[in-house]
This record gives sequence, C-alpha cells and structure tokens, in this order.
Amino acid sequence: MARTREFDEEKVLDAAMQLFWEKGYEATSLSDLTSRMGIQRPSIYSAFGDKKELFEAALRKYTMSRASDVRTRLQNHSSVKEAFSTFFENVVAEEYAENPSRGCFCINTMVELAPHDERFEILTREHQMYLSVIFQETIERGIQSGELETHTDAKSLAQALIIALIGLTVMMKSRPQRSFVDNAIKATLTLLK
Amino acid sequence: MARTREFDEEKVLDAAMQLFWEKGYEATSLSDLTSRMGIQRPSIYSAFGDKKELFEAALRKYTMSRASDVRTRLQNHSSVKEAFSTFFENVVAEEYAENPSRGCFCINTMVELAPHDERFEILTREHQMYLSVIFQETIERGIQSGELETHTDAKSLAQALIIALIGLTVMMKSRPQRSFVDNAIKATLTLLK
DNA sequence: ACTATAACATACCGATCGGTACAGTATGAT
DNA sequence: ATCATACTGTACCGATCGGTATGTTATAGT
Repeated sequence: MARTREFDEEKVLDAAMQLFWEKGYEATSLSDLTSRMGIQRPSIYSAFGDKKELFEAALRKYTMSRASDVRTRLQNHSSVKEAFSTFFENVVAEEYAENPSRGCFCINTMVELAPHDERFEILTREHQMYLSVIFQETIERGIQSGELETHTDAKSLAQALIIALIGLTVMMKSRPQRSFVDNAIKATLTLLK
Repeated sequence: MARTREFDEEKVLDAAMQLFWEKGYEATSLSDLTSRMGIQRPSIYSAFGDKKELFEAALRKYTMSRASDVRTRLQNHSSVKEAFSTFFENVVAEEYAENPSRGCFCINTMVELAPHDERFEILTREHQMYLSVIFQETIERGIQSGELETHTDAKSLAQALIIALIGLTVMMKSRPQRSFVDNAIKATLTLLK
C-alpha cells in the first residue's frame, strides 16, 4: 500500500536511549538525536512522537532490559552474599571503566525529570519497586538455603540495599577514591548476615 | 569614583541558588534568572561571569551552608544513634513537604554536570568527602561515649551512611511510599550498634 | 501498469537560547 | 562642580532550539 520504513525501530530507539542515557533529556538536542539515530527529524516524529515521548520510550526500553539484567546477575551465584557483593562491585568497576560515567538511566531521570513531571515520577518509582522485589526474592532465597538468618526482614533489607545501590551509582559520578566505595559497600553488606 | 551597585550580591546569588537547585543547570534560562534575581542580564555577567560561573558560585554557597547545617544537626543530640535517626527522618519529612522535591543541590549537580565537567566532578566529590568526615567524627563521638561498640570502623561506616544518604535523597524524588523509606532507614541504621 | 499511501529529505518556522554593544545614569575622587 | 568610571536598562546579536510544511520517492494493493 505504501513505501516501507527503511530503518529498524528498535535499533534507532536503542541509539536514542544511549544518547539520553549519556546526556540527559535537556542536554540532548534533536540534532544530536538525528545524527546518532541515523534518521531525519520527521522520521523520529512519525515513529515516536515528540522529544519527550521518544525519551519515555527509550527509558521504558532501558528499565525493562535493566530489570532482567539485574535478575540474571543475582541468579548467577548460589551464595546470596556473593551475589550482592559481586553485583555492587561490578557497578563500581563498570562506572570507573566508562568515561563519562553514565550511571543508571532511570536514576538520572529521577533526578532530572521526576520532580517536574508526574509521568516520570511514577515510571522511575515503579522501576525501583520492581528492582526491590528482585532484591527481596534473592534475600529470601538466602534465608531458605540457610545462608541468611531466619529472622531476617527480607523486604526492609531489600529496600535498604536499593537505597544503597542508588547512592553508590550516583556517588560514582564524582569519581571517588576506590577505597571510599569499597569500604562503603563492605560496611553496607554486613547487613546480610 | 563611580556609580554604586544597587543590588546585594549575596541576596541575588541566593535567589540564583534557589532556582538552579530547583530546576538544574540546563533547564534554568537567563530569563528565569533575571526575573528571579531581580536584576538585568549585564548585571549578572559583571558580578558573576557567565551562566556556568554563576552556577558554580551558587553551588559553592550551597555546599558551605549545607555542611554547617549537617554538622549542627548531628551535634544537636547527645545520642549518636538518635542523631542519625533524626537526621535521616528529617530528610524524608522535608522532601515530602516540598513540591517539587528539590533534593540536594550538590547531588543534583553530581548527576547533571559532574560526568561532563571536571570542575563539578571535583567540587561535588569534595563536598561528599567533607560530609563523610562530619559523619565519621559523629560516629567517633559515639564510640568514645560508649554508645557504639569500640571496634566500630568509624570511617567505613560513615562512608556507608553517606552512600545511604545520597540514595535516600535521590529516591525521594520519585515520592516512594513512606513505608519503603522508613524500612530502608531503619535497616540501614542497624549498622550503628 | 496504475494508484493510493506512507516514508523520505530538504528547507523552513517562530521562539528562545546565552551573551553583549551601547547609550544613559548615578556616584566617588579630585 | 567636574569628570572619570562603573552600574543600569534596552535592545539587539547569531546560533540553536523543538517542531513541521512540502515536495519527492518508493512500495503494496489492485
């Protein structure tokens, strides 16, 4: 019936995600987007709507992939303590490795947009809730296996670790000394006992 | 020798600080600034330099006042556990109270500018280090008074609490359920023992 | 092969961006 | 009282912003 779309929507959305992740919403212009996505302006608007809708689509793509990534990483270890320890250390290692530090797209959005836009307040909150459940399930696995004390409050502990994860991810943006974050992680993870 | 300045530099800088704190660097325009500061554009440039220099001056003003505020709050209680507990609960209460949530100007800057501008990477890192020392001194006071265990690693614990503070402050921007943050704080503060 | 339709590229829109030239004004030093 | 000087307000700068009108091109359905 008509001409076929010449670009892969998933690929160009992924490119937009990378850019928004790296620079945030305001600092990313449509010119940045067209060059990185490899398509023209009207193609963006026809496929994704305006800048904010594109941003939201990119963020949704991120949170979905992030959640499954977190779940996978935590399931990769039979020891729950080891799982969290490796997880937090990887956050640090990955942030040091890349320049500039991108951190977590969802956390970045929480800071930049959530206070002024309810859609993003909700979207970012729900992602953190979701991650918290993944943490909680992991902790409960540790209780069942006998690795963690039976009276552990899995939910509260998971919530505390989410807070610590957010704090760590943000702190990495200032490139602190390795000892600072290593100490902080070690101390925080003594909550797992 | 010449005409005298008609505005109070400290007052207009404070106005700029409030605005940058609330909206961030990119989302704050010079028009926003002139109307909120109550002075004209050339006055801003002659007194503070360009937009980024003004932002830096505002952030420096913030970090100085913030550090002394944190110190005061922690010194207000003879019990160190109570001091931290009240401190964290106040962060939550204050963030819920204001709309939109401004959070911490320094943390906001860590997310928005530190990854792309070394000056702010350094400035924000040093502020966190400074707060960490205040936390550490408070913990050491608790050790000396016998409230905390003598073998407590004050430095690592302070660093863990800084991470938690950052995480909590950022999380508040998504307006989570009260139980979430209450649980998280309670669990985190069991590190003080 | 023809046609309707949707994607394409270009070129443009008004608005706003950060920043400044300039003319007018007030004040301190002499 | 004069004058040099720094502050003030206006009006403007080129650049870039997000968004779109338009004409062309390619393709699916018939």
